Amino acid sequence: MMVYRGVLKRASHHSRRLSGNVVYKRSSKTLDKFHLDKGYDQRDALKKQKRTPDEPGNPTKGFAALTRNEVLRLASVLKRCGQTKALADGKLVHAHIRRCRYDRNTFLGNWLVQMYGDCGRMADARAVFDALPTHNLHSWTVLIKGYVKNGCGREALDCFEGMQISGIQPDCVHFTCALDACASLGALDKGQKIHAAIIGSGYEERLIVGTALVNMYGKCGNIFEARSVFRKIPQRDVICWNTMIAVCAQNGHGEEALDFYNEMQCDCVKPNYVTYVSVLDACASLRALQKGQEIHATIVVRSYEGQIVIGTALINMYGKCKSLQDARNVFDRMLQRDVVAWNAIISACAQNAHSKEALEYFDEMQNNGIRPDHVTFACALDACADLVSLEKGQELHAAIINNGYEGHVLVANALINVYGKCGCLLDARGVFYQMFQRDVVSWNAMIAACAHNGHGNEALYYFNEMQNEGTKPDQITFLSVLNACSHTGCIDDGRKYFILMTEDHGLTPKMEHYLCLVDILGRAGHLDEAEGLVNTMSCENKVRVWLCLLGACRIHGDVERGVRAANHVFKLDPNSPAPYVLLSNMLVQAGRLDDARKLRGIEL
DNA sequence: ATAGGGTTAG
Repeated sequence: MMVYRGVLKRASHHSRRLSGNVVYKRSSKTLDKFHLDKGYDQRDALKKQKRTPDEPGNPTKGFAALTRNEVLRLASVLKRCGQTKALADGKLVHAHIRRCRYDRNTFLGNWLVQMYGDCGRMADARAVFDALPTHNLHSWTVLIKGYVKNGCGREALDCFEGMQISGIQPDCVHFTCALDACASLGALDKGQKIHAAIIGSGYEERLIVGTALVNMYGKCGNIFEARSVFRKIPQRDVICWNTMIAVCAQNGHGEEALDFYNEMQCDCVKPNYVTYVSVLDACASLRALQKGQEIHATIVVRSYEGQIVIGTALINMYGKCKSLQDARNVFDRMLQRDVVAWNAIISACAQNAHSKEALEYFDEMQNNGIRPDHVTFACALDACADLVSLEKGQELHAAIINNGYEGHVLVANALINVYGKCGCLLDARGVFYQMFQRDVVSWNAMIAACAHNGHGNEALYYFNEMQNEGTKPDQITFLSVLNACSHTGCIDDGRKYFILMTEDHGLTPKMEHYLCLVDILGRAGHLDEAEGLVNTMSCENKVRVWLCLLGACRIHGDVERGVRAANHVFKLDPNSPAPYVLLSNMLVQAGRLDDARKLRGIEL
């Protein structure tokens, strides 16, 4: 702060001397005052003074050119403003440049664009860029970089194209920025086109370009290409390895992520704490508690445990691996906790049926002066849904609106879920229809809300709508759809959607899908078909499915089949009392009291 | 004349 303030003063002083304009002296003073107490009145005072310069007349008269050193000094001040995110100071420098009539200067304009971009003000950056009469290579670089840094991938790619249209060849910085934009947008085809342009540009050998490619392919879900690019990179550093590991972990290839982690060490590349964040992510996705604990030990040995990101990743891993106590221990040991760390513990509790505790953490974080963000609200809402607590859910909904988070997809999805679970289909619909953007989770939540409240046909309506809008259903969608079918009791629909899922969408049904279909078929009395279906299931855990069939057999009095189903459960889960209860009820109903008594004998 | 690009937690 002190450094560039001094520089700015000096720059102002020089200008005053050169231009003979008294205003600069005053504005310089005001600038100092402004720094002392940041008051808005001072800024207003400054604005008033800004209008005083002798605007009419020849700009060159009374506005002598800045010396090269003065320009460089202003540039360095702008750089510092950007680095320290000192937007207010940057604006003052901008005003100063404008008064010097240097705002059409490409060199300073580029620096202004960079400053505004660093401060997160892309609209201002763009305005400066557009006002420049001439753009050079660097003008495009700072603009594109600003867009990428601020998460505006769409605009970044537009500029990348605009630059080429205006006849400028992109260099490797532009390529990496553009790949970043594709990664954030999940724009695989654009990314592939850029890849093609990179091959033949001579930049494909560069480590950073290669890393950006691995990242782009990974973020777009094309792990095959990511791996193939990675393997072609001759000299890989730790960031490159980290990227590959992260990409595997994020795409559910946990085993492969751990393989890469081992391989990098064989390659004598020393993992850093970022590596461990992704390795923990891999353990979390694999639900590999033991491996996770092992990695935790390594983290402690290498003194990375104090990193807030590592602590958060550990909480997440333990939460996913169903070891809430380990998660709590990590959380308690953390010296510093930010909102993400609190979110992690809230989420860990909510995922492990400790929803009350999750809401306690939610209150506690606010007592600790940490403001909840959109993820916090989504996690807290998950806890409400689990508790079926409409009251708390409504309270959170009000807080969400107060904090302006109702527009977040994550939050809206969680709200639909809460209202659905609490039987408020009307409120669920209200949230759903107010959304600007919907993802597959939004549709799933809405379909589940309908199914849960017995509106099977409405659920199927949303299922059709989502496809009309171009959203691809996933396994969870089909689970809710099958649930809806079990509400309508339409076995044809049940069969139809099961086949649609497996054959048209190529999704592998999970135990829960079979469970649903067996339930639909069983309750309708299609016991033979249901049993056949269970027999086609691969090695998954079939206990619940056999139990479901057993229940159906009891309803329809099919004792022989019921005994078969019960025997499967006995074998798979010898300690479960459920099959005994169901089977003995069924035997009693069938009048086979002796058999029922015998069965009770076994049970005792 | 500028400066610099790739990885990471909920």
